[in-house]
This record gives sequence, structure tokens and C-alpha cells, in this order.
Amino acid sequence: MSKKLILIDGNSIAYRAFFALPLLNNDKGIHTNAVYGFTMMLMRIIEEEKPTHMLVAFDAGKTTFRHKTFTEYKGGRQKTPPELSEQFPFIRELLDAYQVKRYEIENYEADDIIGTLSLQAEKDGFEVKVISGDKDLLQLVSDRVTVDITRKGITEVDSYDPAAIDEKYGITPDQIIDMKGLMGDSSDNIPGVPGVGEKTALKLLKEHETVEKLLTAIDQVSGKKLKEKLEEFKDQALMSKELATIFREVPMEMAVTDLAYEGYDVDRLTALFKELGFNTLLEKLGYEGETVSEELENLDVTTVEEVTEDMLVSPSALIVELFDENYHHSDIIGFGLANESGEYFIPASVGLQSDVFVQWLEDQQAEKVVFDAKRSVVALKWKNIDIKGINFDILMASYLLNPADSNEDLSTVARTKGYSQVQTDEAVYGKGAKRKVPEEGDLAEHIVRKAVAVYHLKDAFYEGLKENEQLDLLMELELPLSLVLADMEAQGVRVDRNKLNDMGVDIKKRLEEIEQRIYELAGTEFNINSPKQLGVVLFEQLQLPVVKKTKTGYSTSADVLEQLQGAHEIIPYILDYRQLGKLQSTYIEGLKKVIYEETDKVHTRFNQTLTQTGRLSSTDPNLQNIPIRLEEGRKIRQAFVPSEPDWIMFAADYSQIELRVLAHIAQDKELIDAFQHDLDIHTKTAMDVFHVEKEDVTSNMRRQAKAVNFGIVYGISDYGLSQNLGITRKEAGKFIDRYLESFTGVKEYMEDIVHDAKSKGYVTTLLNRRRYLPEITSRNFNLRSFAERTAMNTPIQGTAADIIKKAMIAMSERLEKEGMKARLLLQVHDELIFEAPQEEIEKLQEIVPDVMENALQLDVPLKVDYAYGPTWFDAK
DNA sequence: TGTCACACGC
DNA sequence: GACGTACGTGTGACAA
Repeated sequence: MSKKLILIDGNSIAYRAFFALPLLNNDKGIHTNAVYGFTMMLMRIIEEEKPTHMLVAFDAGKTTFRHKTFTEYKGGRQKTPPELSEQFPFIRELLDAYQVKRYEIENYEADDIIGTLSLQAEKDGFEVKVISGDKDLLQLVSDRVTVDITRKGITEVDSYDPAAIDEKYGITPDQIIDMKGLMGDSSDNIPGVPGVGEKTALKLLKEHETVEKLLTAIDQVSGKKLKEKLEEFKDQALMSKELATIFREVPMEMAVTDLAYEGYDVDRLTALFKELGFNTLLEKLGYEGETVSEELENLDVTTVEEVTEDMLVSPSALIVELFDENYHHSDIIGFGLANESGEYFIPASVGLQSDVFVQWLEDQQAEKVVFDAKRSVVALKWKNIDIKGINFDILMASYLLNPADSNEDLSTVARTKGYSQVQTDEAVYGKGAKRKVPEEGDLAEHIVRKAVAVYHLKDAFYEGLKENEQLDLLMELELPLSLVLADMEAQGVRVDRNKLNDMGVDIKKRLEEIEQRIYELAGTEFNINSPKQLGVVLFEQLQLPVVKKTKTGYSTSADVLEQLQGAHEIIPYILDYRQLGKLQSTYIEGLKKVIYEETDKVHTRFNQTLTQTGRLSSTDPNLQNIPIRLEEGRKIRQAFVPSEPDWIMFAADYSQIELRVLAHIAQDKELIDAFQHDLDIHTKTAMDVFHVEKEDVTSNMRRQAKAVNFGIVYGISDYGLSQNLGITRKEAGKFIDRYLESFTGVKEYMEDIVHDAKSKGYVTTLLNRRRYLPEITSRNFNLRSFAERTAMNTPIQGTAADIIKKAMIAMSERLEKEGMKARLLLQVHDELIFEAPQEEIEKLQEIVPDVMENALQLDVPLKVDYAYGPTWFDAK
């Protein structure tokens, strides 16, 4: 058996874990985030690497032999935060429970221990892997030694072997110390040569190999300044290199063979995890302990042979159980009922054929509590049953209370309220290929448990919403909306299959031509759809410059390819191939797969309980991302047609709804004024940001202003904006600053909302939708910044979502009231798509903008544009 | 079966 | 000074 040694830099990993994770507490108030992160990392290593030997090395004491060389070594370092120091004893305990050896020794750092052991192990024929957050360790890399450097978080790493180092730096592992010698390392207070950074250091090393060789040949170095610096700081460079060099002959009284890893001590580890409150990790250990007491209690299931009136009392919890995840055309496999009179399992055949039961379902006065109203409503619609009287939805309530922990499974939602008498669907049905209906007894029990859970949970969720002042949001907005959406989904959208086929044939032909052309230009045949193979062709065979890399190789994304335009004739063909390939696979073949044979319709499902902002999403098919930007793709919309002869498609969209919402929420005078005068908002933004008159706004200024507005609406960072505009981050930051100087109300709002979010822990929309932002107090810059941008953005995007949802309900009521045949079919975030008879066009042009613009009263007018035509394409 | 890179919409 | 940076869905490639 091959021998594999894992060497872990304990201090480094503990630091990484501490700073990467929010400051978790256990119930005794001990901070546990570093221990937790350390554990996650250990678990991963053991599982993935299956080491035969393992050791965790720690730094001992404050001074090492390096301080004799340079007293300021590691000077200026911040003291270890006490919240971290207190966790080290637990980390040691953790390692003991895992039965992983740990080691520290006076005068030496963890690096030196690792260096010494890796050298020994290499000689003894081990495969060695070193894990650290510190790139200094890269100098240990060899044919037998790989070094993993933690990337974001703690469980993701970049793995370095000699090739990877060459790829990243263009040098050998031995030269890492030379690089450090030249550029220094601020975290260890190693000085290096002033003015020399990574780029310069690498350039010098490519020509001169080592610091020593370089210093004997300073006169060959180009650049006067650089020469002088090298001359002046000769000794410092040599000393820096020495400091950076890992000492590989630490006198240790242990041999590599002493480090065998033979598995963890289950009892000890269980005890420790309990003490620390690592409940999910306990489960991973297969610990059942306390959960045993939460085992399902016995339940006597009454299987109903005939539904009788006395079973049907208000309110009732109702489960309409389906087998398929997609509820359209899905078979109903049973009903569950729980109320004051008892708990019942009603087999599908019994329920569907019972007049008493069906009448009860359709009775508006019979109050029903469900989990996922829309799912039940649509499934029953397919059975021609028009269920009414649903007045509470546990799933929706859970989502509104906290969109982050809404889960589609009742069992999971129930557990957030401490209720555990119901299993997950996955546990009962199995998953993937193994998914099947269990035998009737088990099925009946599961369904009844669900009904009981819903009945039991209603009050808790109701109270929760009341406390948050979110009852209206549920009862007046989301629940009525779910019925509107149910109609839209069940109605479906007609798709012209022949049109898709014709386009498919045409695109196939063109794809084949482009494919051949690409092979000719590449001089080889390969799979163009494989980014990996494409990368090899472009960047190795054709030697094009590498613009960007992904963690697995070369990036070949569209923005990279665009930068390579002109560098090779092949590029535009690849872009074309990508574009057409996307149309073919996703929008032609993909769409055809979900068209229902008998009706030529697609029935999407809008997920109403998913996004963190309150927007909807759409699946199977996703009708919210049908192409529009490029003419070629836009043609797909020609295949979306009315479902009745002589009808038309009618589309209406809000103009700049998010920015109008921003104007209102921020009460920004400039913005409000701009919208009250219906100015072109991007031009207006350009005028303010660039300080020019309207006549002097160039198209480029307007484009940049538009991107800034885009950034405001989507909460992107200066980096995001810079990527968008192809400018530097600094410039992007300046744009944002200038924007905020011009719109002072917005600036104040941004500051206030972040402050507000910090003190309350969440932000809200105008209609009281909530989003919690726990990371807004994180000490991790990334997490915190992200949460801050989210705090600014969510009230804007979420309020816009509130508004269009309100409009949808109002629209559906209005069409009903007016006795019109027009139907709402789709919602795409800021637009509504209808189909309608031609004779209703005139009326629609009047009422659609009217209803949408008046959905909610703001301090700025809402504006709606609309268009119609024989296909969705023409409604532009 | 799960993950990644990529591309589409807002 | 670096971090790694709107969301959501679907596709094909690829590794396990």
C-alpha cells in the first residue's frame, strides 16, 4: 500500500478558520468558529485524501532562531485575538480525539517542523501533502510533495505541485525563497528589497535564477532605480531570503513512521462535539443519542374508505400528496387530513371519487391550512377540482419569516419550530433513481404525519408573522398571488413547435459550418463545447495570450474571447458557435422537451418561496430568461404564440421601476424630481456624474451612467462595475463616489440602511418583506461588504417585487370584474405578458397601464410601456 | 450523481 | 493590502 503523509500547519489553519467564519458561540458562550472550521477541514482531508500518516504542527513560544538573525522578525503583528486564543485548547483536544499526532518545539516554527518531516518522508517513499494558508510553504513542493493553500473559507484549497507553481509564477519551488527574499513579506515583517514587488521579483528570477546570482550581476539589470535599490539593499535581500527559508533539519525525537493515522476515537469525539454544540457534525458521526428521544412517536393511522361529513371540520390541515416534483399532470397518491375530529389518510381513489370530499375541497367556507398552496391548487386543477378556502400556507409563512431558511420540505420547516414528528419526503420516497412510492402503510403514515404537522404548526407561524407585522403580506399579497400564479401556470403558454423545428434545422446547419471552419482554423478536431479542450487549443496550440484563469484551467468565457478578438481569426467563430449552441440546446431542444403533446403548451412553475429578495423564479421551463438582447436569440420569441385563434400577445413592462423605488425610499430630491419630469434617467445620471449639460452627454457617458445605475439596482461592487465597464476598480469607485455626491439622498439612505441593518439584523421592503443579514457584523471584509451591499439593494429590488406582485393580483381582479377573456400568462420581474382576443386590445391598453401604475402609491409616478402583436416577439 | 464553466434573463 | 465580489435556471463536459 502506498504511504501518504498529511502535514498540517495548525496555527495557519486555525487563523484561516477563525477569520473565514462568523464568530459562532456554543451554548456556554465559548467561541467555536476556529474549532469548527478546523474540524471541517480535518473531516474533508480524512475523507478525500485517506492518509496513512498525519501530523499537525504548531508554532511554539514567541521567539525562534530567526529572531537571532533579525530581531524584528514577525514584528508589527497584531496580537492573536482572545476569541481565537481561547479556542486553541479545544483544537488540541480535537486532534487528540481524532488521534492525530500534533507537535511543537521551542525555537522553531510549524513551517520548520513540516519542512523537516516532509523531507524525511520524501526520502522514505511517502507521498506528502502539506496544508496551510501560508504561501511560504510552497518552497517545499517537489515531485512527491504537494502543498494545498486554503482559498476562500477553509475547505477549498489551491493545490500546488511543481507544474502548478511554474504555471502561476513561472519559477521552480526552490526559487520561492528567492522571490520572498526580493519582494519580502509584510505579514512576517520580512523586508526584502524596497520597490520590488511580485512582478519585478519574478522577472528578475527568470533571468538570474537566484538572489545570489542576481546580486553578482546587478549591472545587467535594466532600470536605473531598480539597480540602485538592489545595490543598496544587497544584504537585506540575502537576509530576507534566509529568513524565508524553511529550516529542514529540526532536531526531533520522532520519525515519520510514528505518525500513523488509525482513525478517530468515536466516544471522545462525540463528547467533544456535544460540548462544543456541533450538532450537524454529530449527525455526520452517526450519533443518534438525543435524537433517539425525538424518535417518531407511534401514530395510529385511520385509512378512510368513505369520506363522511363529520371528518370535514374547519379549520382542517390538508395534504394533497403528489409523487412527482413537477406538479403539472402529476398523479395524486393520497390525501391527508387533520382537524378537531381526528387524523385521516384518504387514498387518492377514495378522495377523488367522493362527492362529499370534492365538494368540501371546493367550498370557500371550509377553511384549509396547507403546506405549499400553489402546488395543491394546480395539481387539483388538473383533476378539474377547483379547491377553495385555503387560508394559510405554512411554506409561504416560513418563507416570509425568513427567506433564507425556507426549505421546500415540510419536515425541515417543522424543525425550525422544534417539531420533529414528521419525516422528510426524501427519507420516505428515496431520491434519484431510487425514488419510489413506499408500501401503503408507510405512505399513509407519512401523509398523516404531514397533515398533523401542518395542523400543529399553524399557530406558531401565524404568531410569528403577527409579531413581524407580516400577516398582511401573507394574507393580502402572497396567498392571493399564489392563486393568480396557479392560474397562469395551469393555463400555460402555447408554443409553435414547427417554428422551433424550423429554427433548429437552420441553426444546426450553421453550427456544422462554423464547426468545420473552427476545425480548419485550429488545425485539429476537438469538442468546442468543452472549455477544457477549447482552452488547450486556444492557449497551447494557438499560443494566444492567457487573459484569465479559472480554478480548473484557462477561462474561455465570452469576455475573455472578446479581448482576444483580432488576435486570431478563430475567435469570432467560437463566439458564434457558443451563441448558436446555447440557442439550440437550451432554447430549442430544451424547450421542445417540455411542450405537452396534446396542447402544444408549456407549463412553467413559478417558485414563490425561493429568492432572498422576493422575486419569483421560473422552472421547467424557465420562461424568465428567454433571449431578447441579441436579434438572433430574440427570434425564439416568435415561437411563443396565443393559445386561441385570432388572439394576440400583449406585454407591459415597468420603466425603471427599481430606480423609481429608490427615489421614493431614499427620498432623494434630485431623483424624485427627475422622475416627476420623466427625464431619461441615464442621461440625467450622466449629466450629474460628469458635470455636463444635457447636450454634452456623449453616448459613452450615458453608457457608463447606465452601468452605474445598474450597479445601484443590483448592489454590485466597485469591482463588479469595473468588470462591467472594462475600467479599473479605482475608476469605478470614483464613478460611484461621484454618483453619491450628486444624489445625496441616496447616499444618506445607503448609510442609514446599513446602520439600520447592523442594529436590527435585517432589512425590509415597503410591504414588510424581510431579509436577515447576519454577516453584516462579520469581521471578514468580504462577507461584511457583501451583506452591506445586500442591505442597500434588497429593499429596492424587494419593493419592486412587492409592487409587481400587487399589480398581478389587481390585474387578475380587474380582468375578472370587466368580464374580459384576456389572461395573464407570465411575469418576468418587471413585466407582465398576457394573451387576449384582438377585440380586447383597446381596453387592455387602457387598463393594464392603469392597474400597474397604480399598484402602489409612491412619491414618484410609476411608468408602464406596452406593446402587442401576433407573437411574443412582436410584443416589443 | 455532483460539480464546474458558461450563458441567458432581470 | 488582500480578500473576491447581484440572483436564478439550464446545459454539456467531466470526474467519481
